[in-house]
Amino acid sequence: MSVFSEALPLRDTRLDAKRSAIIKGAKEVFLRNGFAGTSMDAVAAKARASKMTVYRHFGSKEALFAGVITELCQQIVGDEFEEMLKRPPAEALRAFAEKMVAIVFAPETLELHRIVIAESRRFPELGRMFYQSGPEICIKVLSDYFTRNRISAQLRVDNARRAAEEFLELLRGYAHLRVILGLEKAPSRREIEIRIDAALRHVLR
Amino acid sequence: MSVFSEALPLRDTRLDAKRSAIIKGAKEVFLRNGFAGTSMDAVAAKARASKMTVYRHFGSKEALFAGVITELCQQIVGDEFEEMLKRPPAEALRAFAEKMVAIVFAPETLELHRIVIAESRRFPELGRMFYQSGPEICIKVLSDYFTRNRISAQLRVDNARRAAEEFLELLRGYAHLRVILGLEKAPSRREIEIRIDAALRHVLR
DNA sequence: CCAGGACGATACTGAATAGTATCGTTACAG
DNA sequence: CTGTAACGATACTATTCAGTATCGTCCTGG
Repeated sequence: MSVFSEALPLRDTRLDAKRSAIIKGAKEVFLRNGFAGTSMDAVAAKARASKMTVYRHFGSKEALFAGVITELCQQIVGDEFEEMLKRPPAEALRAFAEKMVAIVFAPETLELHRIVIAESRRFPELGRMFYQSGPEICIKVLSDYFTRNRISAQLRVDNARRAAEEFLELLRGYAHLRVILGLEKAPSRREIEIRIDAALRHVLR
Repeated sequence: MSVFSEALPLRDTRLDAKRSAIIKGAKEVFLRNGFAGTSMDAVAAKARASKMTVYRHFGSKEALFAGVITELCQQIVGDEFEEMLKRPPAEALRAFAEKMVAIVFAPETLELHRIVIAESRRFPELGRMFYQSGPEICIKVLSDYFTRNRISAQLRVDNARRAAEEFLELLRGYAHLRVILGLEKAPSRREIEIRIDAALRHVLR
C-alpha cells in the first residue's frame, strides 16, 4: 500500500516538475524557431536541464514536439468560453466575439497556428489535433447556440453550423493572415469593433 | 555590336534553359518538403543537373529559394482576372468568385500558402511578396469594382475595400484552413456554390 | 576543326546536430 | 545514515548537408 499511496506520488511530483520545466522551455524554442530550427541542446539550455534528462523524459525530438504541441492545443480555449453565450442574447454574441478575437490574435495562438501549418505535412496528426481543439470547438459552441436560439432570436440562420463558420470567418478574416505573415500587428480596439459589427450584421436580421 | 546583339542572346538562351529546369525542379522539392527539409542534392537530382550547376546559377540555397517563391508568387493570379468583372454585374461577381476559389484551392497555391507561412519568420520579405501578389491583388481588383458600381448596382457597400475583404473571406473560410491542414480535400462543386451564395448574400441587398 | 564556356561527376571540407555512454552528484525514503 | 533513482556535465558517434575543388566532357560559334 505504501508503495502506491505514498512513495509514487512524491516521486511523481518531482518527475512532473522537471517534465513541466522541459515542456515550458521547449514551448518557447519550438514556437520561435520551428521544429527543424530547434536543436535539443537549445531546449535543454532553455529548460536549464541536461540533454540526457530531456531524453529520459521524452524519448525523441519528435515525441517532445508532439508533447509540446498537444499541451498548447489543450490550452487554446478556456473554460469560461461556453459561459459567455448564456448571457442575454443581445450581448451574448458580442461577448463571444470579443473572447474569440482575443484568443485568435493572442501571440501564442498565432505562433501555434503558424507552426502547425508549417509542420502539418511531417506530422499529419498535428493538423487534426489543432483544428479539433481550436476552431472546431469554437464553431461547435456557437453552432449549438444558434440551434438553441433559432426560433426566439432575431437570427437569420437556416444552417446553424454554416452560420457559425461564417460568423467566425468574418471575425478572423485577412487581418489574421496579415498578422501571421508579419505584415501587421494585432488589430486595434477600433478595428476589432468594426470586424465584430460586420460579423453580427451578417448573422442578424 | 555583335557581342551584344548576337553572342549574348544565344548564350542566354542556353543559360535560361538550365535556369528554368533548375527552378522547375526546385519548385517541386521545396513545395513538397519545405526549406529546411530540402537538400541541394535533391534539387540537383530533380532538375537533372549537377549540384555545381545549381550553385553556378544561384549562389546559395536561400537565393534559390527566393527565386522559386518569387516566380511562384508572380504566377498566382493570371491576366484574365480583371476581365471577368467587366461583364454584366449579375454574372460578374459570380464569375469572379469562381475564378477566385479555383485559384485559392489549386494544389500549387495551397502548397505555396503553407510554405510561405512556414518560412515567413526566416524570410520576412516572403510574407510581403506573397500577400502583395496574391490576396492583395484580389482585394484591390474587387474593391475597385465595388467603387465603380457603388451607385448603380444593388450593392450594400459603404467601405469598398472592407466589403471586398469580407466577400473573399467568406469564399475562403475555414474550408481553406482544413484543406491546408490536410483534413479535407478541395471543396466540391456543390460546396463551392454554397460558399459563393453566402458571399453574394453578404454583399448584395 | 578548334577554342572557350557551360555542364557533369565525384570527392571533399566543415559545421550542425540527434542521440548515446559514462560517471559523478544530489535528493529523498526508510 | 544508506541505498536508490533522478539529474548534470561532458565527451563521443554517426549522419546529414551546405558549399567547394577538380577535372573531364560536351556543345556552340567561328
